[in-house]
Amino acid sequence: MAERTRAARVRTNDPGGLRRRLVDAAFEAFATRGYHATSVHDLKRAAGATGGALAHHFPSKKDLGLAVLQDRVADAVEETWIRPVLSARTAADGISAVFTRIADELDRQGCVSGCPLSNLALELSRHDDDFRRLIDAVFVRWRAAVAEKIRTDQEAGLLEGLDPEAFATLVVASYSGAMAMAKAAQDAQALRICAEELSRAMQPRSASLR
Amino acid sequence: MAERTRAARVRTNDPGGLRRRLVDAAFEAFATRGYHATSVHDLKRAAGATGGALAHHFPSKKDLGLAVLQDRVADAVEETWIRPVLSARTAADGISAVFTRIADELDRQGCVSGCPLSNLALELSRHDDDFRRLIDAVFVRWRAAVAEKIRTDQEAGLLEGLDPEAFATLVVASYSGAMAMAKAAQDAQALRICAEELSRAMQPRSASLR
DNA sequence: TCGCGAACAGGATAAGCGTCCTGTTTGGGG
DNA sequence: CCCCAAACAGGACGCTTATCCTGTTCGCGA
Repeated sequence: MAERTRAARVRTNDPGGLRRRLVDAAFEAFATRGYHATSVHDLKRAAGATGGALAHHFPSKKDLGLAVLQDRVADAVEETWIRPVLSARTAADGISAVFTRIADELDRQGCVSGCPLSNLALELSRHDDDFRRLIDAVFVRWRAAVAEKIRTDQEAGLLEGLDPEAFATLVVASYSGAMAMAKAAQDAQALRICAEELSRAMQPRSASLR
Repeated sequence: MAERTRAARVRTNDPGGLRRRLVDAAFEAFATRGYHATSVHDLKRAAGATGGALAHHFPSKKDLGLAVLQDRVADAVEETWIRPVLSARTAADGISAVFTRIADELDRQGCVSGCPLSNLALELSRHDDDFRRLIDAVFVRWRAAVAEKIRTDQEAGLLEGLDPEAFATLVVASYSGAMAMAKAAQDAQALRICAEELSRAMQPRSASLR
C-alpha cells in the first residue's frame, strides 16, 4: 500500500521530531483559531504528517490537546510571564514590563490572537474535565509565581500594604481580560492601560497626584 | 411531502416566537458550550424547530450568531452590569455588588460557564470580522458606562485620583479575566478576590492599613 | 371568501469530520 | 547480520455537519 511510483523513497523515523512538529502545529492552531475550529486534517498538513503517524503518536484529538497544554502552554506562561517577573528588580517593574513587551509585540505583528491559556480555558474548561484540570494548574502556578515575587518585595521593604495572593489574582485576571478586549478591538491599548492602573494600585498609599 | 399520518395537524405560524426561541437556544448553547462546539442540529432540537424554519429565519449559522450578539449578549451586559452599576449609590458600591452577586449566583448554580461576551470574544474575534465588530462594540459600551459612573462620582466629590476611562478598562478586564479563572477552577473565588482588590484600588490615597 | 406571500416541514446532499485498519518501512538490540 | 517492535504510509469507514430544495400550510389583506 506504500508509495512506489515516486522516485526516491526516503523516509527516516524520527519519533521525537515528528511528535514535536505535531504539537507545535497544534499549539499554533489551537491558540489562534481554537480547538474545535481546527481539524485534524489541518494539523496533519501543517506538520507534514500522515494519518497513520498522527494516530500512532496521538490516538485522539484530545490527546493532542492535552499534550499541547502540558508541553507548550505551560512553558509559554513560564517563559513570557513567570521568568521575566521573577528576574525583574521589583514585582512592579516586572509586571509592567511584561504587559508593555507583549503589547509592543502585538503592535509589531499587527494582529491579536490572545493569550493561549485563556483561549483554551474558555473553550475547553467546561468541555472536558481533563482539560480543565491542566488549565487550572497553569493558572495556579502563574498566580503563585506573581504572589511569590510580591512577597519577596515586601520582605525586602520595597512594597507594603498588599495581599500577595489577592493582588496576584488581580494581575493575572487583568492581563487575561485585557487580552480579551485587545483581541476584540485588535488593538493592544487595553493592555497598556491595565499595566498603568496596576502600577498605580501598587504604589504605596501616600498623598501623590497621579 | 408534509406529515399526514400523524393524528392532528396543528401548526400555527408564529414567526416572532420561533425566532425568539431559536435565538434563546443559540444564546444558551453558544455561551456555555461555544459556537463551534454547537451544531445547528442541536439548536433545532433545543428550539423545537425544523430545518426549513431555521433556514427561513437564519440562512446560515453565522446569521444566528450575529443575532445572538445583537439581541442577547448586548442586553445581558446591560442587565447584569451597566444598569446595576449606574443605579448604585457609588461606582465602588455598584462594581463590588455586581462581582459579589454574580459570584453568589455561580455558587448557587454549582458550575461556571463564564461571561458570554468573553467566551464569544475569544472564540470568534479572529474567526470573523463581523463578529469581532459587534463584540468590540459591546466592550466599548460596557467600559464607557463604568467610566461614566466613575466620573459622576468624581464630580459629586465621592471619588478622586482616578482616570475614569482607564480604571473602567481595569474593571472590565479584571471581571473578564477573573471569570476565565473561575471557569477553569469551577470556583467563584477569583471574582470575590478581584472585587476586593478593585475596592482597595478605588479608596482615596490616605495612610490606612488594609 | 379567496389569493398570495410569508412561514414552516422534512429530507436530500455533498463536504468534512475524527477515528481506525492494514500494510510497509525503519533502525536498534541481540 | 537478522529480526522484531516501533514508526510511519495511505486510505477506508461511519458519522456529523451546514446548507439548500421542494412542497405544504398558515393567515393577513382585499
